[in-house]
Formats: sequence, structure tokens, C-alpha cells
Amino acid sequence: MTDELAQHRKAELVQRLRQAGLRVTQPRLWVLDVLDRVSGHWSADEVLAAVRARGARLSRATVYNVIHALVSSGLVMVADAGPGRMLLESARVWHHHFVCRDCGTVIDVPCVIGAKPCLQPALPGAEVDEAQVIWRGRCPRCVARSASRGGEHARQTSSRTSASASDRSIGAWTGG
Amino acid sequence: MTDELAQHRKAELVQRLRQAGLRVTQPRLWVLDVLDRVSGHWSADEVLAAVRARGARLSRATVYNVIHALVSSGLVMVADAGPGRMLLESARVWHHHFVCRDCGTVIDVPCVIGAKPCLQPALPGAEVDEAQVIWRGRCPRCVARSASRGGEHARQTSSRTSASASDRSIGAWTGG
DNA sequence: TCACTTCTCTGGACACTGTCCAAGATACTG
DNA sequence: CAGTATCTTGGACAGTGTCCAGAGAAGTGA
Repeated sequence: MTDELAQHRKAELVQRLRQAGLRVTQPRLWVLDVLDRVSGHWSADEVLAAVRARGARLSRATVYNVIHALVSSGLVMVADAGPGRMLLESARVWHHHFVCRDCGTVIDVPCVIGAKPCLQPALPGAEVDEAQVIWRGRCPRCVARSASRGGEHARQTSSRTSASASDRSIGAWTGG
Repeated sequence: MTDELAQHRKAELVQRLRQAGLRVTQPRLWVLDVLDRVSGHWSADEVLAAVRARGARLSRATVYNVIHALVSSGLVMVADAGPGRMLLESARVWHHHFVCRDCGTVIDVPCVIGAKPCLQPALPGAEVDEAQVIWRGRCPRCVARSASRGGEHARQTSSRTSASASDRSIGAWTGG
């Protein structure tokens, strides 16, 4: 990346922080840049490691402070994929998650609504900020792998076919 | 509770463990009984405390072992309401959760489908065991409390009204 | 009923994740 | 540029969940 590009990039990040009403500090720029640049799901410590890998000096407490600031201002989204697994992502497009119970992989599932909240609970009087859907099961890769070994998961697959009725599908709002 | 009732109750728990293909052990009966008897959401340590409060001797590692066994056999359900917050419940009726960002309360939201998975992701080739929805926002009680103090959350409430379109509601499958 | 096999429980150590604190540093305002 | 409010730092700490080897219990078949 050239210096000019780097400057342009930084200016964009600064603008996004200001628009969110946040002070512009180095740690915030670093964290936002890391989450923004690489797709995928990050833990707080992975973000810390990524920032430090660039030679920056940053404490763990700061990473959590920054994350809280970015999340509460909507620049970063957090998904819980299990106990103690805080998944951080750039909040460019609202989406949901599929967690594989075999390999632990977390897969993004698009949400065609794209805005929050995309679902409404049956809870009169509540103010809803967002709705997050987490699917659990076995990812296509693990399904294919076990199928090639002789279909030892035949029993479980029945639950999938039994749920294929269109009235129970949200393909309409997940883009499927 | 009379002895006769206790015996009947135990027999029922034993039957449920056997039906799930699990060995019948004291810790499993205790944990299942605690989760079954009291409504609400339990952390693993709260389950441990509740079992010990009855005079039973149980280690923390065992509680986690038992929880994993009961969850994987479908007798108990787990919801993640935040980092490090494993919420345990008896899996009698499938439902979802609303987490209040002000007071932290977790509220059950009924799911009229009642079976798993109640939603399907746009993820071809995957086997889906379950879909969990977690709403975040402010619970009716916190909304009412701040409204009575003068509507200091007026800005946030706009997000609620903007999402009331029926095509973005899942009242149909949550029983609303 | 008994022996045997397999699974489960135990208690402690450990890892991971997130929070709290006071002091110092920094960003923004006028 | 000074002042103020906010942020960062590093360490200590708490909460949650996992791992391990040995001991114990449940289920099975005779």
C-alpha cells in the first residue's frame, strides 16, 4: 500500500469515528482498521495480536474499551457463538451466523433485510435494537466429509429434511 | 413433597434420561431436576449451587459434563446471552430470548413452531439442528421506567417504530 | 447375584475472556 | 496554547469453561 492510499484510508476511518461521535485515537483507528480490512470473525485477543503484529503498542484493556465504544456506536458488531466466544466483525452489512458443532467454524448467513432489527419478537412494550439468529448444526464441509465416509450421520440428517417446509423457511429474508 | 411424589418424580427423570440414551446417574438426575423444577435461566455455577444447597455433593467439572450430555441429547437447552453467559433451561418448549441492554434481564419469547429448527438459513448443504434468535434492546419494564422519567430515550424508540412493518415481523411464528 | 466392561465423577490445575483501577497521556474546545 | 474531559496503560482480579488421571458407579451378560 502506498503512502497516499494509507492516508486516504486513515482519513476515511477518522471520518467514520467522528460521524459516530467518538474521539479519534490511535487504538480506535488500529482496531477499526483491522476489523475492517480482513473478513471473518475475530476474538478480542486476536484483534490485539493483529494490531501488535503491525508493530503497534496496545494493551488488552484498551482493546476491550475500544471494542465497547465501537460496538455501542454501531461501527462494529458482536455475535455470540458460544460461551466466551465474542465474535467481532465490521458492521458493514447486517447478517447472521451458522456455527458448526463439529469443526466450530462460524459461517456468515446473509440477511436480505440488512437493517436492524430484521425480526420482531412477540414482546409488547419492548424496544428492539436488533435480532440475531444463530443456527447450529453441521456445516456443508463436515456434512460432505462424513457422507464420503459412509453416511454415519444418517439419523441426524432426517431433522434437516423434516424442516424444509417453506412456511418454516426464512430464505426470503436471508437471501436464500 | 411426599415420598410418593418424590419417587414418581424420580421415575420420570430416569425415564427421560433413558429415552435420551444416557446412563442414569445421581448428578444427572440432580441437574435435570433443578433445571426442570424452577423456571428461568441458570448459569452452570448457579446449577451447582442449587444442587449443593440440597445437600448433594457435586464437583464443578461434573456439572459441565452433565450439562454437555443433557444439551447434546436435547434434554436441556443453552442460550448465549453475552460473553461468558451460558443460560441453561429445561428444553420442554422451544423458545427464543430477549436480552435487555439496560438491566440485563433475559426474557423468554415463545416460538409457535415449537420444534427445531424453526428457521432455515440460506446455507445449502448444511445440516441445521436448531435456530436461536436473540433480540437485544430494552425490556418493557425499562422502557416504562424511562418513559415515566420524561422520555430521555426518545431517539432510540424511533428504531422500534421503523421496524413495525408486518413483512418484517415474525409474530406468526413466535406466537405474537 | 456376580464379575466385567464401559462410562461417569471427582478435585485440582489451568486457560481463556472480560472487568476494574489509578496514574499518566492524549484529543478536543475555546 | 492552556484547560478539561476523555482515553490508554499495565497489572491484578473474577468468572467461566476445559483438561487430566484416578476412583467409582452403571449397565450387561452369564
